[in-house]
Amino acid sequence: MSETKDRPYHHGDLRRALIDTALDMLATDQNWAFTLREVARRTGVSHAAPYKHFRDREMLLRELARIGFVRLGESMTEAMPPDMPSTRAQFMAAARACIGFACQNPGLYRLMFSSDADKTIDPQLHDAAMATFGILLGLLERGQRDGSFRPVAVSALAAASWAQVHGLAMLAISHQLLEEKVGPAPIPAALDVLLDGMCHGN
Amino acid sequence: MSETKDRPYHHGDLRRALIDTALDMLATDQNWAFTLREVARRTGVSHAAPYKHFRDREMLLRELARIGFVRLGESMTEAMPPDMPSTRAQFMAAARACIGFACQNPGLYRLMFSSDADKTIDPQLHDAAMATFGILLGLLERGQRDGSFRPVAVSALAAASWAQVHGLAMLAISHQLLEEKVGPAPIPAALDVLLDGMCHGN
DNA sequence: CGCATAAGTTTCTCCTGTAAACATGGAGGA
DNA sequence: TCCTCCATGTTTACAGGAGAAACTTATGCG
Repeated sequence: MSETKDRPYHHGDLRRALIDTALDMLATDQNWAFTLREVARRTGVSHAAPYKHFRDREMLLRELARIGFVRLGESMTEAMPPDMPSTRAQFMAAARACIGFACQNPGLYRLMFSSDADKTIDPQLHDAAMATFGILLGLLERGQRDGSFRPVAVSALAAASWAQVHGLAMLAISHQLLEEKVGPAPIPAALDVLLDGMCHGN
Repeated sequence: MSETKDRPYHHGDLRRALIDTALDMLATDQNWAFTLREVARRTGVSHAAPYKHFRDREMLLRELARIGFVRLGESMTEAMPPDMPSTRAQFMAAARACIGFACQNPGLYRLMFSSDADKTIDPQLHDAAMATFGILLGLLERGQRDGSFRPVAVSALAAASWAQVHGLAMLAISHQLLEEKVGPAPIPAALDVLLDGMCHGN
């Protein structure tokens, strides 16, 4: 009972600890210098320990991306409670949530859409990405049913809004939305333009 | 006069050769395993030679990104000759050119918008990016003058269309525009939705 | 108990970026 | 013409990362 929590040799749940450390790094480090050894170091284990839980670096990255999609989905769902005034308002809230998520986790967001995390290989990652995308699809379908959105193919609306939100997020975390280019409040401005194309009349 | 062209020791224009090799690699390699030593190897020089022309890896990357912006601008300009039927058609052509450029140079396009190529540090890179962005701005302003686009703040149109095109390009090169998600022809579909928001009436 | 095994550690090889020291050959002045 | 300087190469060296292999520990199960 000497050092109950210092170093029990067997960490208990190293896998989780490594993931947490890595997520911290991805939220903090803008510079994408993601090193497996650095993760191990910050977690307080030897540099080979992670290999007992992840076949290689890529596998850890994919798991991180998967968690990223899950969390992004949670953020978006939380941001648009069903009692909101309009579907359009829900859309705006979800879009802002997505972009906010990207800005608060730039490294993670980049990872989620990088080729490092190849979704064609990992079915779990693919499913997570699809589930998050499904939130958007559901919102659009609801909006079409209640007449908020134009009755064009829902896949067209999905492609447009997904690209718009993703594009804004990527540009934002790359610090490319400079005022000299796109004015002082580019995100709501851009979303408004898009919504004008998606909504009826007005 | 033994080996006139094999190895003149002094390469002549190694800087250019390195850049060309690197551009090839960025067009070919999807996997973003961009190694300075590999560039040197493929160019046929020692791994330290590049350091005579670029202070470090980042400096080469920034130069590549700069060239990328120049070429992207050229592609877009070529794609929209001034005698096109409508400004809307010009916009579509420029957008397709941008996305096509990304698909043909995925590594380069990623690099251009990665944090590795920090535009806040390199004024030349910043200028090149601004110039390319200026093509879009010019098109939008022309479209507003001739009544094709709504007379809202041009920065709003710029933010929306830039985000849309960039988003589509990023999703395309990440192989995320799967038919199960966004239908068979997501790019024109998405651009149409956006244009409906940017154009008058109809 | 005693041992099989999961979970850590050390050690090793190969690769990368980068610095320093050395080599070469072409251009400009004596 | 020749010598010397210097830009542009090469070799060598070192630190740090990915990952494999061999070794160690402690833990759960008979």
